[in-house]
Amino acid sequence: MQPRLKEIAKALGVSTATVSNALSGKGRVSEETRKLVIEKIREVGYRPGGPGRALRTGRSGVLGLVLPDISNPLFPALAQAIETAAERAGQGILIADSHGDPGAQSEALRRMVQRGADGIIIVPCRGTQVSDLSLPAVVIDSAVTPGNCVCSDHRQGGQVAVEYLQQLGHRTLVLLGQSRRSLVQSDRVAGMQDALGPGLRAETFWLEDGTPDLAKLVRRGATAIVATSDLHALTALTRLQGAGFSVPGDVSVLGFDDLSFSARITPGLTTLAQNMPDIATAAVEHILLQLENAPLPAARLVPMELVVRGSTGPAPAERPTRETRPQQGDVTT
Amino acid sequence: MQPRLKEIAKALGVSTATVSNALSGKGRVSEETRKLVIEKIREVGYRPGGPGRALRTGRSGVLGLVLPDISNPLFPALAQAIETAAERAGQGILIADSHGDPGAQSEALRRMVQRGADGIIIVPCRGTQVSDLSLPAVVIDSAVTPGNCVCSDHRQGGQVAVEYLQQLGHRTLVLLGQSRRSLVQSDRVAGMQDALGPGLRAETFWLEDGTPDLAKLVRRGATAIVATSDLHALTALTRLQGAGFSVPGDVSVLGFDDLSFSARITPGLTTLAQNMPDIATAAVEHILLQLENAPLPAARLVPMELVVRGSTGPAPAERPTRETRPQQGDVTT
DNA sequence: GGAACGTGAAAAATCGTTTAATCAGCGTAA
DNA sequence: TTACGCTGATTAAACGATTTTTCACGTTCC
Repeated sequence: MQPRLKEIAKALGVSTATVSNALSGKGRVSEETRKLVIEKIREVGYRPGGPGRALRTGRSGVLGLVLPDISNPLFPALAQAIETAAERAGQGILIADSHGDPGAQSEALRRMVQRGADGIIIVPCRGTQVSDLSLPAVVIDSAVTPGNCVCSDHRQGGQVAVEYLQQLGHRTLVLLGQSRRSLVQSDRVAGMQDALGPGLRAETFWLEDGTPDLAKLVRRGATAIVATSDLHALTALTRLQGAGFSVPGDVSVLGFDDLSFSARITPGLTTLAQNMPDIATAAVEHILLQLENAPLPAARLVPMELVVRGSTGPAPAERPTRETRPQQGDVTT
Repeated sequence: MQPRLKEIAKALGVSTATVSNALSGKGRVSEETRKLVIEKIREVGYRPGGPGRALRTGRSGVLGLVLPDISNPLFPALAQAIETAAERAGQGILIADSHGDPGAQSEALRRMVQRGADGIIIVPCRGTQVSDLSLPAVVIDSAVTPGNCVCSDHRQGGQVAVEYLQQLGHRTLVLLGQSRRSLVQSDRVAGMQDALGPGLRAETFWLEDGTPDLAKLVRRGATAIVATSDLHALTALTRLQGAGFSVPGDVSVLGFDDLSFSARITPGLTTLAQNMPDIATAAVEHILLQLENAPLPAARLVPMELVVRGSTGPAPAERPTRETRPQQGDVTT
């Protein structure tokens, strides 16, 4: 059994209020008794119990983190950054998975409130507005999301990606997205299209419409594939490699998010990484400011960072249609 | 502001005790007033507040999940399964990252206790014993871990992997592990070695000792690579493909854990998957049983499951050293 | 008619902590 | 001497729920 304030007080022959004051430095306690108290709590390893404190102060020291899909491979980096930032601020993290379902999302939010979370960090389901909850909240999504939002500048990331490929001499790109409804992905694609200019063409495909034949596109002259996620970039890369193309000799491949595997494949995947520590720190800080009723900073946009690895290189010099390499069918069943 | 028990009671002209009793069905409440209470709480959307209840009952409805590294790509599946299993049991999940450091791990455990967690699910750091904490706990690690443990049967997984390759006609294997100190990995390798028999050879490499030259090993006759993680299997697969080998035509590749990308590469990665839902359910159930002082089941071993995809196939018929395919150097810098 | 009993609900205690209100003792100034 | 202020600490209230105890009021039974 953990020692409680009452035990400490009894052992020292003082009241619980005095012990509490000594620890918080709030009331009036002589230096002498303060020393005694501190020594005692160190001796028995006392820590104020959460529920009692939460009940009295209204603060639990816990933040809720609501995600649309924990099994998303982007999640580890985000969760780790948020956990680290929160712990630094003395806050714990309560997680919940909305499974991409708006109903489950509101239910998760309600549970967070019920469990006494001090604030909520939410990565919303596609197409959901986070309505007014009775708690400080911050949204991690896309810049177009209204309200208290901290997120990567996905649009700028898209621009940087395309500009980088242009510098390498690429003139015909293939842009790959998963779903138009994802604000993050459409931001990224919009950024890519921003950076297109004279002499730089791009064809955009959404995987929700079906899978394009990348090998054919490359044979027709595309020299670089940009996917809105490393996951799709990886699919493209291994498919092209399996079809006999050289990456980046014949075609460059570029992704987003710097997922765990991206550095560990051959060639390493060039990618636009989110600055998770900055996002997490800003998000946690945003909640804490709201808790103190402090003036809030404007929505924070964190720049994305280009991580250059082996999957991108100069555009191939020769441009003619090449049929030299064998094309083997998809091996998977 | 959320409605409280007091408001409900006042609105109905009864005492808080009656409302509480009506909701829990514990005391003596007439059917009539119970109806009234239930209707009222539905009307105003009342939910009992966590801290108050936690303080009185000693139960917070929250479990701690302590991990050595949230950014590990295996984590999403585990965390999601545990969150789902916990939510089903009405429990929330408080996460913490020990960053692989035993000191940070004990600190994380202490914080969990302080925050009022009802129990703790812990994936321990390498080489740490989870000493007696004052809370119900369950360890997810390896079968050799003493104490309350729920985990995959990694050894059996290793056996299944090798037996499967043997059936495909493979006779010379390369076994790849990362670190000998990892109980999970050494279990898996041990299982693989268990399954070796006459006519089935295997050479084992630990990546902590350095990276073996897989291309050379394949040219010398190895026809299958088994890695203790999909991450290393992916590295091997892309490296071999980049070096001009056909997978699975020339060499089969097999991994563990069925990570997010494993199904999305070409060829799909054959792997031994952990049954995360079963593990999570068992772990949560184990905690809840401890909370009720119920008799505990023995340590639970959950079998691993072979997921066959495109990266494995019959051993190539011809065995002579082949130099026909071009070998290109490592493109990454 | 009074004791025993049953029922429904209120009153009060409790969990652990913080904090506002109070108090005893002491020194000092009017 | 009395009133006042300061200091250090105690007492008591409060947070929101649950649970034990008590209570009021009928009914039934001798």
